[in-house]
Amino acid sequence: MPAKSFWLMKSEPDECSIDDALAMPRQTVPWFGVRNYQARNFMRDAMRIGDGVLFYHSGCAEPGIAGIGEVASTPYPDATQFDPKSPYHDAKSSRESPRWVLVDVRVLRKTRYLALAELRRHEALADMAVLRKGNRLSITPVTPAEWRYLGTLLGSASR
DNA sequence: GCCAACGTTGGC
DNA sequence: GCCAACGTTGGC
Repeated sequence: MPAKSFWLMKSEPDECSIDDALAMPRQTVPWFGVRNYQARNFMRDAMRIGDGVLFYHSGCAEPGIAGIGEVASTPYPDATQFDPKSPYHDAKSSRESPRWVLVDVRVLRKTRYLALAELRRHEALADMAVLRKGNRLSITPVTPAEWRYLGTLLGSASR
């Protein structure tokens, strides 16, 4: 069995907050709406069930890490791409050959809110992909060292 | 609302 | 294959 990987996944709380995710059956949400190939490829090619996930709130007054979860499914097509009424509709995609896939993410627990501004103050996290200038990727890899360090910051086991 | 960063599109 | 124009992301 390959080693577990770790990911930071951005969600706009207006669309799906950590509380919204916790309110879902089995605290699990399909990570719909990703329309960037690099982020899609992480879900399609690199993620494995059980990988660690930092649930991150973006596009809001105070962005930051809101909880910890895990990858809970293998990749499958994002249904919103086929829905003409969805903002994520993609007319160039087809059911025969879907362009966009997603994974399910299961929230394990809400953490204390670790704001982006605080993340930036930790030297140990200086190389985190999400902190890089101009970063726009909605899914970024987290190194095991960063994951462990964040585990101590968030006051929990960092399994 | 501003704007830097950067991905995508399409003409050539 | 290049690259300018354009659109989007997302922090501030």
